Amino acid sequence: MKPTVHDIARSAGVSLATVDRVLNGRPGVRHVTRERVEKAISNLGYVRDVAAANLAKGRTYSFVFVMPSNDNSFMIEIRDEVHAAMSRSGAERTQIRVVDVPPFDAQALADALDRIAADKPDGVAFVAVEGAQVHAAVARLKETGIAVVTLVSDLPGSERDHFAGIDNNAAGRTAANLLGRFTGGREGRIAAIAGSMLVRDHRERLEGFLAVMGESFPRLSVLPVMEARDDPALAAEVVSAALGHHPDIIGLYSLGAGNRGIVHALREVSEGARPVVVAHELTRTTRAALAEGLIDALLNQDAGHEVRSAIRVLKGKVEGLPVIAAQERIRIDIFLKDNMP
Amino acid sequence: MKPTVHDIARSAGVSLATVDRVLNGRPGVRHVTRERVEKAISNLGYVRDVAAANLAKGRTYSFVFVMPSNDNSFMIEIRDEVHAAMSRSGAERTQIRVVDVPPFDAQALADALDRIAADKPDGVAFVAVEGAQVHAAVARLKETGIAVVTLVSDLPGSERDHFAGIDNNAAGRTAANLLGRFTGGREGRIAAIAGSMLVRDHRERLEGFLAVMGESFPRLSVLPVMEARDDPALAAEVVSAALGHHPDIIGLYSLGAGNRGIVHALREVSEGARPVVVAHELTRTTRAALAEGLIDALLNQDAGHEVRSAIRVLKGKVEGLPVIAAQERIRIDIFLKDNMP
DNA sequence: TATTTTCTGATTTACGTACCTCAAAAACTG
DNA sequence: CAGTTTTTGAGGTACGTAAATCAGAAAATA
Repeated sequence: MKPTVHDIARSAGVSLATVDRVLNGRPGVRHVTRERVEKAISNLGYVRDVAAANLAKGRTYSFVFVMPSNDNSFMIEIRDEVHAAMSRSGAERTQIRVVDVPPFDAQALADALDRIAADKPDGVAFVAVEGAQVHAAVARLKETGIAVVTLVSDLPGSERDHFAGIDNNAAGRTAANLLGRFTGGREGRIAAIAGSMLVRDHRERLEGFLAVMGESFPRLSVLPVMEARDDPALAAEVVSAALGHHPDIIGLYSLGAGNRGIVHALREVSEGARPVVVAHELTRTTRAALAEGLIDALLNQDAGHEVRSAIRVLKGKVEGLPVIAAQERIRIDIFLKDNMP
Repeated sequence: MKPTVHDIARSAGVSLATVDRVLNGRPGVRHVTRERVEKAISNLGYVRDVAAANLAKGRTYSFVFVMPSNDNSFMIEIRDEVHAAMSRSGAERTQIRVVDVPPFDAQALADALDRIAADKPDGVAFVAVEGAQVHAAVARLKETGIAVVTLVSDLPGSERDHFAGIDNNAAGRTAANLLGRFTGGREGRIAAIAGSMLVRDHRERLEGFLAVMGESFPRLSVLPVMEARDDPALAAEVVSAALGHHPDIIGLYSLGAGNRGIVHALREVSEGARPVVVAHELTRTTRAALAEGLIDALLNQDAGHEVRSAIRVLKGKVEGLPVIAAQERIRIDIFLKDNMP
């Protein structure tokens, strides 16, 4: 039978109240007594019944998710997952609020964070945009005792507690590896298209990509990165122009969003002349393109995992628990048309 | 505030006892009253507090995991995950027992299942071996009212409730796709090495592999599959022999275990002459080989996910809940050296 | 020694649900 | 209509923990 607090009290020869004081770090227990209780705990292998504890506490955690009002599929998916979490919030004793901010706008983000800090929620998750203002706002949040997690795009060097997202440098390296191998020994040019070099995740992907391209595939030369602000229409235009200009493009890495436009542009190219394409995020568009053969490989980060991980970490931080790195690592999924979920 | 049973009772104008009778399907409620209560439940959006319910029930689920006494890394990992689940079992109100059976032995497996049935656990998970005896044993388990889940290797056509594992046909297809593309337009032979064609998962992988090879890569000819019973020593021998015999082998698909031996054999080959290699399962050996470049891509099924999914499904079955397919789908992970976790 | 301070014990209530009993009311039966 | 059966109500206990109160014991201080 699983030991309970009563068993510990009996085993340590103290009262229930004292056990409670030790377990919950309340004051008023002599050092020797505390040790006696702790020994009983480890002897009996007691573990707190979290369900019962939460039931007794009745406390709910209030979290705020700050989301850029982007309309690309991936951000929509993230929002959906946050909303799914909100609907589960009753069962998990969390209360989640979503705050919208304009995308790629450091000042607006910092302002939003400051406004949120005034409400004193237990935790905040946000998609980082780089900027000194944001760093400062994060510092203020932490000062107020609020747990802070970055989501999808990180803000290294800031005082955030955790980053819930993938290793974007590794993603770029993986993309390069796939593209290099899929082009099968041929020589030619590689085009890379990003949303914006102002966003850290895109920059890191490109860095990783270029590194592996340089190291392992000298036969391929990468054109200067194109930026299309994750806008499908702009992306279509840019890609079409590039393909028209350089008939020797044999590979394309789409490291941002706006794949709808890119797919559109690729469809115009005759089948034999189509480059090998690696893109990010499994969405309706990219899934169809993968099945059709317009995209050759997809790198994906699981939005659901990221959101749930962020919530788990926030909760843990509020309770003063350490982050279990292995559990919170978000994987880079690779999808070919054969292993699409 | 989250509604409770009290709120429902008040809203429906009935007593707590009646609400309880409706919620737990107990008899003795008139049809009209039952409907009134159900309406109140949906009106208020009541959801049972599972934690509190479990606390009150105090029931624990008893599950048995039947594992082949294989010593390959993947099976060891599965066992480790089962043990990890056992150590968590207190918190999750499950009691898990592990039963060992000799590998690849349908009769022994069937006997073990029959012995287990006598104990009347709530659920059983096992790694299937094909055979009429096993089908019959599963039927007997189900007759006794025991939930049954197959793990890693399935037993289609049997009365098992669920399969916790990957789509092995898709895995084979994915391997073929990778191998085809990584060999980059060259012509040559492809070797495939399996554990045993008696195990369904290996057979399905091979089927998928051959299908895509035939469809998409006619320039590659696949040699007859070699079987090495997941034994490293035997695998090393077989692979060495094949490579010696056919200098035009440019690709190798290791679809079973025993990769330690295969890696050993590959190391003997001069770097330029090494085939492209796709293997299964991320273990210490394969991870090192991937980093070193001896293996080019790894397909992986997450042992932890599989075990946890099996337990979740067993629990659900005992409680009469449906399986949420999307949640229980085990993904085929692809790892290149750049996205290893 | 007297007094204060610090520690500890005993006990209680609450969380939301399950499950039980007993009595009373309502609905049927003939 | 009386008698029987079915349905409902009222109330309690339990699960394991949190959190509080208050009294009493022990230790430290004056």
